[in-house]
Amino acid sequence: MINITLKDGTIKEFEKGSSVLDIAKAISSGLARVAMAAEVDGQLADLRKPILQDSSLHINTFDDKNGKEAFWHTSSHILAQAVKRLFPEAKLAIGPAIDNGFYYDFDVKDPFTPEDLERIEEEMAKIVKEDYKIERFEMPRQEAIEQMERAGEIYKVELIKDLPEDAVISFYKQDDFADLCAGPHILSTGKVKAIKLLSVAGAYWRGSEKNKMLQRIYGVSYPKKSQLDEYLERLEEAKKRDHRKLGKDLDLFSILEEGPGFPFFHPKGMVLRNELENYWRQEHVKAGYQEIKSPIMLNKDLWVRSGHWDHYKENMYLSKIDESDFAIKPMNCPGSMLLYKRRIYSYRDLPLRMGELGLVHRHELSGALHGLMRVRSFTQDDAHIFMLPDQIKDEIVGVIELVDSFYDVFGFKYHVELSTKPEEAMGSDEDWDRAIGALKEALEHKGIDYTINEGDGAFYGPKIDFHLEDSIGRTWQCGTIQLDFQMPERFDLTYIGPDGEKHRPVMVHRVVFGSIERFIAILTEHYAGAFPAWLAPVQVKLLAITDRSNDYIRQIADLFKDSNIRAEIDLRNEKIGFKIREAQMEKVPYMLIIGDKEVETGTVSVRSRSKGSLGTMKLDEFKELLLKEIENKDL
RNA sequence: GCCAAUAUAGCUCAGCUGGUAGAGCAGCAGUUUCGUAAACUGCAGGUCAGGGGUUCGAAUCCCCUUGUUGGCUCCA
Repeated sequence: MINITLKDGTIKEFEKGSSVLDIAKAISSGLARVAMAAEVDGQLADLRKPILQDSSLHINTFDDKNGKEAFWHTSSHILAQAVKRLFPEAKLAIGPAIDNGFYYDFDVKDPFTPEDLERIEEEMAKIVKEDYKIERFEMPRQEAIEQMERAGEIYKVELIKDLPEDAVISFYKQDDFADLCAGPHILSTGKVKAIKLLSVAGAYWRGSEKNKMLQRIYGVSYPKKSQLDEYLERLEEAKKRDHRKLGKDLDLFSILEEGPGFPFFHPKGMVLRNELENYWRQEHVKAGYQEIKSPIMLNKDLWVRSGHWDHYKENMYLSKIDESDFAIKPMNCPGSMLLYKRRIYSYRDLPLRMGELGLVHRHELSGALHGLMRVRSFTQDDAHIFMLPDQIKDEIVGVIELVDSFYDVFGFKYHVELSTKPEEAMGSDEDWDRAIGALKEALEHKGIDYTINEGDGAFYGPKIDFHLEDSIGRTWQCGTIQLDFQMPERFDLTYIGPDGEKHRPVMVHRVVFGSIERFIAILTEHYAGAFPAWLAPVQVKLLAITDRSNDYIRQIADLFKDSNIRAEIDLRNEKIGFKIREAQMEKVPYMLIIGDKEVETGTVSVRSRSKGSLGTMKLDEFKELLLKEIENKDL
């Protein structure tokens, strides 16, 4: 007998060799029904796994990450089986679970059409209905290779050959379909009640553009139809919030054929932008930053010196002036370096914080462009901090606090990642270790949880990334802090220490918004276009009931203008319901409805975009209320 | 850049298997002066992304280019 410690801490005795499923059944048949995967002593395990010794056991359902993965992984096998039934010549590549569903890559002669997708979905429904039991079996390496070769599954052969010599080669089989797979899988195909195939796309084998492009089918599935419907509704909601749609509807920005990836900002989009930049400047002055502006175009020598010519040339726009090569800046740092070098600094001058709202241009692949999220020219709210080595921790802590205060204002939650040395990097391992150590120290000092992203750092140093979470749970990378021991070296930056000698300062690059353009896109989707009053392009709309109130309305508009309130007036010959509807669709925070009553009593009838009618107020009373809301940046 | 889909009026979209474009909203003109999410009537608006081809005839079929969308890759 063996002792099994369950999630709630109870210990139960089971026969040695009992499977996870046996144990689940013994606990309750309900649990066994919803069990999808398990963790045995913290290790992911299949329900079929026999347990041979005392262990701790967590049974995972669809509500757990592991359970979802097993469920979606099984769904991808159902997809593969369906494709094999309909397209026997299709070769199978890989088919994992992903964050929101699953995919499977196939090598087929002709790409799948939307009609094919429908047929495949129908075939999958059949496989579900037929409710095949899913069985696991193992095969010796050589035998597995031979069998896959016979079947013409060249990708599977490659996968097996890449597994370590001593790896257990397992397969999962349902009906006559077996697929190489480490598992875990759920018990039968019948549990996958609701399936939706979402899209087909080309995807390179093993993610490398040197390899053949395969056809990838994406899908989602749920144990219940209602859950699938809910998910599809969420997709619809995300679509409604899409900043590209709202940007058009709210007249914020556009991207024209004449400038792919180069956005135009409309007057209303500029209000948003300017508010963000004003706030940024205000907070950065408070935090002890100076502001600079470096040129957009600088000569080749500079980019060679900074290392960009070697490491970033593919992404740079190049040009010539007279006979010399120039480049449009893809980053602001080299310009900052030059400004640091304009004079000699004492150790007493450090840390020196130089901020720059810098417009950078980067050549992005045409297929990568996406609204304001992925563009070819954008403004980074950049800053470079030059400091003494023993100031690193305090400065990084300072930036972390600044970033935190910004995200709080917008109501974002966030998580933090630490990225380490990439393959193509400048500098020694020792420098990198030192830099990574400093970043870790700062994070730990602030008690911030973080995950490590191996090999994802910039070519000049490791970085801390801030991934913020929007109101519908998606995450976006915005702020980043990058430590850089390289640039000061390359530009021979120095300061004079207490000993009268020259020393090398340390530098960080950091952004809070990341890119103003991207941040505006994220804000638009986060607020679904209903910006808080301080950001709203129009803060209040004055709606006339009849033209007898026009003069009074114009007076109010002037008064608001003097108080820096962004007001619009609507004196058109339309019914009040019509004007309200329009203002509501423009997502203006406040509407003032003004007719004879208001004119007589010097009041306004206030309607809030979110709360509806707020009743009648004295004009000054409303003005104070709005000004306070703007001042406080209320959400 | 690669794979696929796609491009019709300012916006959202019709236009079946080829027979030289249509709606709603927005715009403009007039009527209506009206109290919390759409008043009424009329008018105007498009070289059907651009170029080439097939055809008696192309928005519709084919090819190329460009943009966009979903992915891959890359990234703020």
